[in-house]
Amino acid sequence: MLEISSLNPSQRQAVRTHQGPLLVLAGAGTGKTRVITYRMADLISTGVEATRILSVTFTNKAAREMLERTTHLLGRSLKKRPVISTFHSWCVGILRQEIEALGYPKQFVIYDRGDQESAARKALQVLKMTDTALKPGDLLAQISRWKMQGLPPDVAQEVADSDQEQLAGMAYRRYQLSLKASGAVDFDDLLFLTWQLFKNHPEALARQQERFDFVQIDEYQDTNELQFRLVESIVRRHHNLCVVGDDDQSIYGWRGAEVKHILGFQQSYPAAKIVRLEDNYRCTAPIIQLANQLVSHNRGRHEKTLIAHKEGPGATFREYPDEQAEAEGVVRDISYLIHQLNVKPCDIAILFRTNEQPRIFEHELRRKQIHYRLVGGQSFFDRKEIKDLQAYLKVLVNPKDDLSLLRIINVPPRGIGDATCERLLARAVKEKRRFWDVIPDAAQAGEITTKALNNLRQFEQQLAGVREKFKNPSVKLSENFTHLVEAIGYSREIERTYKNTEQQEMRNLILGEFTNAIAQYENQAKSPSLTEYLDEISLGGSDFAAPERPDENAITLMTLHSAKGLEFSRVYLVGLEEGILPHKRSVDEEFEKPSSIEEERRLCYVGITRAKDHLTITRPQSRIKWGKKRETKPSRFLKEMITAIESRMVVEGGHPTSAARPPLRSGGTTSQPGGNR
DNA sequence: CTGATTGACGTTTTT
DNA sequence: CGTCAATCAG
Repeated sequence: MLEISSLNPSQRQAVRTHQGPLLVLAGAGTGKTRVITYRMADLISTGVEATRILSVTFTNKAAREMLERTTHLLGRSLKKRPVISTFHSWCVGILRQEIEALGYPKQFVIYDRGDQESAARKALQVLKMTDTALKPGDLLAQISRWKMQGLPPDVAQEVADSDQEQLAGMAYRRYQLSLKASGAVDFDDLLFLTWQLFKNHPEALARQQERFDFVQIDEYQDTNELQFRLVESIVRRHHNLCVVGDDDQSIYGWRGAEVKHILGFQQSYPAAKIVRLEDNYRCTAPIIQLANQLVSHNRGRHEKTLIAHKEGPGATFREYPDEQAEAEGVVRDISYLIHQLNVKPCDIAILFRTNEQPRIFEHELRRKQIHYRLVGGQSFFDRKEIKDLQAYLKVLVNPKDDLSLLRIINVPPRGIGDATCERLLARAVKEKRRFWDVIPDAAQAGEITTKALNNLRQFEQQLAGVREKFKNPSVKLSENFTHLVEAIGYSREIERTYKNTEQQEMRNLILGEFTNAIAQYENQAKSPSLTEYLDEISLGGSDFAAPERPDENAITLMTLHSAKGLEFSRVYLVGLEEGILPHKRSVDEEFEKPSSIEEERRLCYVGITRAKDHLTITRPQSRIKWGKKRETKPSRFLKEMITAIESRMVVEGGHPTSAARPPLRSGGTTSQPGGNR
């Protein structure tokens, strides 16, 4: 018998034994994920075969943790494992089996954001639309929106109403064709193509329907249209679907997530049973009060009020003259906690809205020699070296991937210049053929020099040789990778390019880290393959990507979005000002789309409810932007919480380094009086 | 083909 | 104030 302390007996009964659709509507810190984990363990211990259960989590990290906890609950005797993955990983698994039915090559690669952007740019170029108002970024956003609605290019073109959308429709068509020809799928395609597969190939859908008797979904409030349909398809047979979520924590509306799926669960599944969890075991009472008060300003939500079960200190609010002082103040505070109060650094987090905010905090932390880890910031994969070698790997796996090929065809320089590439590319586009295939014709037509031709041939052979090596299953991936790096002379290139030894060492270090990452993946994976490794890193995350050393001595810096589902003893929520939180973009569209402010409010709510014991909210009174200093307005969310803050104001005074400021009074200490809008 | 210089420009979040 | 792309001189 597994106990879940946060459930009363009838709730526990429902969660454990209910068959058919079940909605667990649970506030922050009420043990949502635990419900799913326990239910899964319960199902298995009552005789359901583990492999018949599919659990969908929001991140790969969450999936791994859930698997660990499940096996732990069951006493590690699991021979067969349940399937626990994100929507995207689950779809990759299906597509790796079935994608040929859609006319894609089996060895497809997944394009990351950078690749997508190049592909979008190329599509616009080919259509000679580079001078139109449609920029690659906008195009990608539009394509994404269409895909999330399940619309293929031809249908999208039909429904496009504005001129802008007409153009985007044409570019979408082009973009999709070129990806397909390259044997590449973008991120949205993972869901989109799986949906297409289910729709057009009933036998493939049937195979997936047969696989699972129970389906569970965590963070259901962030489900988008396509995910909703995929789920609906897969459980059609039995409706054994358990979803868990909190409409107040829906923060991915911009990515197509629709709260209506969780709000309307009962309409979709009339037999649904609903369990409500409102007992919060994470945060102290004052923090809960703050959260409740804030989120009560939102309309269109399931009415619920979190009940706190823990007394303790509460929220602190601090204002600083500018963002520099804010960073100094927060870091000084943290330093005091760590060095004087022996607080474990890993219990501390700084949360912020945008990715440019942490810079200044990082600087201060380094100055004070406090270890930190910055979550999210794609830094590792943005390194040129990583991108280059990743492109090599992609080309090795999928020879059709011209985009990646073009990235590395002359890296390191091997005498295949821009001119040669451009001519070949022009011909390839014109004749709708692959880059490699047009070489003989181009040579014959005298479009490329004999020297370039020789270099191309040589490179082709080199690639073929390396590809052959990678096919040998008895040789380790990491060894082959080292081989590749040597074969192309990448280290020599680093030495040549960077004169100073410091730079050289750093770049080589990155290279080494990449090798380590591959080795680490190899050790963990059941049947390691280059394809799977590339999938893993494209799907963002997993530890194989950037070997993240778990560091007890590091505090955490991350965006509010990345913080979802996590908790920390002490949280610093910084930059509470109009334009940041709520973000300017949402403020601007407030008029025509009030829901955008509500999402910002939920974001703030998520931030607050990450704090278990201490919450510190801060705001700079001014901020330097584009060279000039500007006064900031306190966030409207502060005013909405103000009575709660005032009654619980705690200034952590006493320590000599504290730069505590007087509490915020109505109207604040800035000269901005209330009536702003 | 590299490395330095200039100019434009910037408005969010990520599986 | 930074970043990044385009541009140019060597």
